[in-house]
This record gives sequence, C-alpha cells and structure tokens, in this order.
Amino acid sequence: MEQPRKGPRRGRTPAAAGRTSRPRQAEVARLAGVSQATVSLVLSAKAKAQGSAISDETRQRVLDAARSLGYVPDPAAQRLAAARNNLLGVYSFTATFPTDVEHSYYPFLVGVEREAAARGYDLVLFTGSSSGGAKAAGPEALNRVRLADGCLFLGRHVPIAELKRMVADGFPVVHLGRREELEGLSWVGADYVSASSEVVRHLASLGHRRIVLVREDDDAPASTDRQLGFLEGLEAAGLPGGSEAVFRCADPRREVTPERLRSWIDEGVTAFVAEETDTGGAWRALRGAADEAGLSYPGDLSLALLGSPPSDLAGDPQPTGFDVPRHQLGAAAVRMLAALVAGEAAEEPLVACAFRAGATTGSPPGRP
Amino acid sequence: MEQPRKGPRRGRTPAAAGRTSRPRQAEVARLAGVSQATVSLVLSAKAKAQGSAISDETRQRVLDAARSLGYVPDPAAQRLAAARNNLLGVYSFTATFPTDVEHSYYPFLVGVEREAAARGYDLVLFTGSSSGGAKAAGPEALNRVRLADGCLFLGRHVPIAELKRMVADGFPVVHLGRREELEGLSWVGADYVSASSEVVRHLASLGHRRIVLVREDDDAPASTDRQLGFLEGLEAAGLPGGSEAVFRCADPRREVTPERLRSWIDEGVTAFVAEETDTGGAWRALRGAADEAGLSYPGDLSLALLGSPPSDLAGDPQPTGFDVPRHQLGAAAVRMLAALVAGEAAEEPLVACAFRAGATTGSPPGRP
DNA sequence: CCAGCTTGCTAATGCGTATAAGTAATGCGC
DNA sequence: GCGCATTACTTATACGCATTAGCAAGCTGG
Repeated sequence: MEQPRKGPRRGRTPAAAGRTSRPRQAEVARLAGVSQATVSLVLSAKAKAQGSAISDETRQRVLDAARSLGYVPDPAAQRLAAARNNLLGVYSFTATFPTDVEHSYYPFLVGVEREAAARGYDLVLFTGSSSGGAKAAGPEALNRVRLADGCLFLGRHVPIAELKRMVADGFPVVHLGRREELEGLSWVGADYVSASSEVVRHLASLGHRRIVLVREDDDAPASTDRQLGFLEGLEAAGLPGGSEAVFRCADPRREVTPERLRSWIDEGVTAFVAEETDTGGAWRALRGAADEAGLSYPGDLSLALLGSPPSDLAGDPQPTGFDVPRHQLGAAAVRMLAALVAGEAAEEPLVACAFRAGATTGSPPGRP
Repeated sequence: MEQPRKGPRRGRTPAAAGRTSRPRQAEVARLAGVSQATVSLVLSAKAKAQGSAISDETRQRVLDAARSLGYVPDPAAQRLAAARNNLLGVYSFTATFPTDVEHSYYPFLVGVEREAAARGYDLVLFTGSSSGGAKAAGPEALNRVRLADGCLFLGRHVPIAELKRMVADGFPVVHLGRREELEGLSWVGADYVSASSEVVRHLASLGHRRIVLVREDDDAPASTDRQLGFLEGLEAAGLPGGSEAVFRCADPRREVTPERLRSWIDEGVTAFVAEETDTGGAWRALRGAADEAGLSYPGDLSLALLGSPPSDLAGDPQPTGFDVPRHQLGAAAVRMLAALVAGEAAEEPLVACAFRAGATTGSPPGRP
C-alpha cells in the first residue's frame, strides 16, 4: 500500500535520475543492526588508532555489511561535513590528454599519479581550457576544484587573481613550476641553479679554464636561474666570471657566427654552455657555428646544454647537461600538496635535476 | 576561557584548516535582506530561463550583495544537494599514465577528456594496477569507483563478476570495447564489420574478383567481426565467399609461404586481406611472402589490412585498410555514460572506422 | 549501595545548497 | 465582492556524512 513514506529520496530528481541509490551509511547501518553514527565511527576510525569505543564484534559486523553492500562514501558529503575526501584535484589549462604528447604535462602526470596512488589519494581531473561546453570559462569554473581536498595547477596561464583567492581562503594549492610572484602560493620547481652549476664544475674538472654561457634575451626565471647557476659554478671552480662569461643576445642563430666562435677560442675559451629554451636556439647556434667553422666537439671545443635537447635533435650525440626529472617533479608536487592538506609544513620546493654526462664535452685541446 | 560557544564551525578541523569561512548564501541573504532560498533561486536561475518568480529589483539586490561579498558557491554542497557530483570515473587496469604511450589507452583518453569537459563532467582516475594506496588491490578496489556518478572501464582483464554486480545495482557502467557476454552491460566499440566490408567492396570496385582473408587462429570478437565483415563485403559485391575465401592458421608467418601465395595467384586470387592483431602477424606474413616470391604490390597483387599497421612498420607505405577512431570511441563512451547517468536511453554503441585508401592496392594485373 | 568511572552505543545536529511546499499580497473575471 | 490564479517570496526539509552530547549498562572502590 505505498504509504506516504517519509522515507528516503523524496520529492527530488524531477526529471533527471540520480536514481539507484548507491548504498548509504544508513543502509549499512540497517543491515548491521546499528545506527548510522556507528557506521561512520567504524569506517572513519578504520585507519586510525583502534582506540574508538566500538566493540570488535560490532565493528566487524559493520565492516562486513559495508563490504557486502559495496559501500563507498560520497565525497561531496564528506567534504561538506568538513572532513576529507581523499581526492586531489589536478587542474590544467590545456587539455590534460593533448593530441600532441610532446607539448603536454604528461610526463609530470606520470609522477603525480604514482605518488598520489602511493599515498592513497585518487585524482580528479579538472579541465580548464577545453570547456567548450555550455560553461562559460568564467572564473567560477576554477571553483570546482574545491570539491577536492586540494589542487595542483599546471600551466602558464593560470589566472592569478583566482588562485590568490583560494590561497587566501586557505584552500591547499600547489603550482607546478616556480611561482614566486604570488606571496603564499606553494610551488615546486626544478633546481636549475644547482644543476647549471654542476655542469660548469664538470667542465672545470675536465680542465676547462674559460667557459662562456650563450643565452637568449629573456627574463624568465628559468633563464635567470641558469645564468645564476652558471656563475656560481664558475666561482666554485675558481674561474673568472663577470659579464664576459655571459653572451646574451636576441637571436643566437644570427649572432653566434663561426667568426665569433673563433675569436672566443683565440681568447682562450675552450667550452661553451647553452641555455635551454623552447626552440633550443642557443644550442643550435653553437652547434651550427662549430660545424661551419670546421671545429669538432668534443675534440676542438666542449659544448654543454643546460637542459634536454629539442626532440628533433634526439638522434644526435647526447649533449652534456642535465635532465629535468619530470616524474619526480610531479611526485614532489603531490607530496607538497598532501602536506598542505594535512596542515603540515611544506617541504623543500626544489627538485634536483639529473646530470647527464653526454658526449659533447672532453678535455680541452692540448690537455689530453 | 574558550567558552563552549555553540556557534558555527566548532570542534571540527582539529589540525587542518578549512578556515576562513568564505561567504555563504546565508550571508548574501542577510546583506540583501532576503532569505537564503531566494539567494539560491536567483543565483541558480541565472543561467536558466528568466521565468523565475523573483522580481528584477530583488534579483539585482541579491546579485549585488553576492558580488560585493565575493560569493562563490561551495561545489561540495551543490553536489550533495543535487544528488550527483558530476564526476565520471575512468578505471583502467593498466596505469593510466604509462611511461610507454604507445601501448596505452592514451588515444581513447584524449576523446574521453574532451567529451567529458564539453559536457561539464570532471574525471576521476582510478587505476587498477597501482591499487590506490593502502587498499589491497582486491576486488573491493573496484568499489571505489562508486564515488563517481558512473564509470568507464578500459582493459581486457576486467573482473566480470564485479562489473555484473555494479550493473545489477544500477550503477552506470560503460565498457570500452565490445562486451556482449554480460547481459545489460553497456559498451561502445568500433564497427569492424562495416569497416571490413568496406575494404572488401573497395577491392571489388578496383576489379578484384577473388579475394582471400588471412587470419590467425583466434576467437576474439575483434577477429570474428572482421571475418564477418569480410564475408559480408564479398556477398555485397557478388563475389564468391565460403570457406575457400578465408585462410585461418595458427602461425601465419610460417604457413603463408611464397609457394602458397603463388598457388593462390595461380587460382586467380588477386587480392589479400590481413586481419589486424597485436603482433600484426598476418600482415607481416603476407608482405614477407610477397617480397620473397618477388611479387610487388600493388603491381602484381593487392594487399589490405583490416586495421592499422604495427608502429614499427609506420615508415612503410601505408596499407589500404581502416583506422579505428580512438578519439571518437572515447567520446562515444562518455556520451553513453552520460546518457546512463541521466537515465536516458543508451545510444548506438558502434562507432564507424575511417577507411584508409593507402598505397598497397590497385587494379588487378592485366586490368589497367 | 551508590558515587563515579568506563564502555559501547544512539540521538541530534550542522555543513551549504536546492527545492518542494506554504503564505501573503495582488490581479482578474464574473 | 468572492473564488481563483499569479506573483514574490519564505519556511522547511533533504542531501550524506562527521561529530558530539548523551544515555544505559557494567564495573570499581570505599
């Protein structure tokens, strides 16, 4: 007889159907013959100390009931009730799975996924850019991430104002890539300074005494850091630094001529270090000039690259330099985010790069 | 001190900080001098038709108040109240971000992400292999997906019993790949039958009158479908089918010899069609036999492949055949899942493959 | 034998939002 | 001038879970 049950799920879901109640704690409770509160206590204390005031017998009944119903907590409800839901957001401003794998954050995500899984978090992918749907890509779109316990942001075009708001609200946010302009925003990044310094010290240890850095005319942190590390490396090796050691130019391919190269060598320079950029301009320029000048490396001079070679030069001899540990960066970002979520102090934001011996450096000529 | 204030947000968040109450609808309401419900009505009707029963004057007051407080809705609360969370799960039984992009579900995910974003869904990534954290990778791990409104499954080794359970519970589930053995399980798959038929008809239109399919000894649906389509294509073109048209063998590379090939040709066969498998065995066998026999394609005979060539043969001339539209398959899977979640009828599960003209077929010899 | 503790559970409440149901106040037809 | 619809709201409630106050029973000790 279908009484006007006051029961569950009443007037809602007018047309759409969230039907098929997946099991709730209340149903688990009914099956186990306890109250909903007990279920909550048992399930949330599962990982915690056993100190909860629930008898082992009841606990077991509840666990069995939950398992047999396939109970899974509703993340929204958990969040709302001010607990955690064990979800970490990943918000990228380009498609997370782009057609062009090269220019993607894919390598980072490998590390992100692994670390998140290891820590018992699941990932929620929020996609920013491709919101081709009905949604205006307004700032509210960013707000979705608050469903998760915290969020990782990837990409250059992050709307700073919105992020600032989240940080101010105390929502755990980590940016992948250095981001110091926003006070209080946590980030992780690669330690270009140390890595660049190491490359220089490697060259010094091979016997090079005069080394020149070729870089583009660019003030991105990534460039600045490399130059800084380069100069630090020189100093650590007791070699002369100063403005002469850095060749900064707008268009390396045009300005690094074979003549220029020869003149450096005549001045006693035996090794060259190229900044890494999107285009690999400095690296290409140095290689090109050496080839044109009929100079071989590492025979006549040594070349190093402060980063990884562009993919179209993958077949060529490996440049001495370093690799950005993208997997580890992703993992580090997750660690930091997890720390923030847990209210712990954030850890070291810099991740060391991996030195790559390569095949483009050797002892300077005349010093075998 | 520290009276036991009954106020808002009390004993919660022991260590972590959900801090700094951002404004709630209730505060907006107070400022605007209306009830919380009115705020909700105004804000949620914003995008909808203007037909809501709120005067323009009140509406404006509410909007102003919301703006001045910087109100942003809490997604957790929205989703809780709406009884759905706008999350779609993606469960794959290999790492979702595998290091080796080639052998992954990556191409599907491209389409999945795009379509999900277009429909306003976010994705939750579950990984079978990496067994979310502390969880034993037991069958219960599968239950995690119930957190989402529905879930997409990728991979061959899906535990059918568990899936069955979910389907029976009414949890929306879609499998990527044909899966007819489980009554009621929704799936999307590529239409190998039509695509194979089309390849055969293409050959027929070039003038071929006797065509042979070379396939491996395998009863996977993917193989069966291709054979079915092949035979359908023959029939549609009015060509002889029957068992002679299909060469089924355990090891094509051993059994498809140059002699065998010649004997077929002597019998009047002018075109050969290879099944696609993981290894590409049939295709390699046909190419190898032709090469060894000194026969050229498409000069002396025509070759077609019912699928895409293995990646190591990517540099070779493109085989005539078809490509599985992986992006579209991913998108179709999301569409179907969204339909299930919304309680609508599922749509067409088959996605058409793209015919690829290629360079390995031509008119039969003697018919220019 | 009862105050006072501990153990093991339940009842009640709140998180922020959406929405059904209710209530005045007004307009309209007859 | 009354019934009834419409407009413009407000009140009440539910969503699923966490949390805390409370309650009953069993135990301890003086």
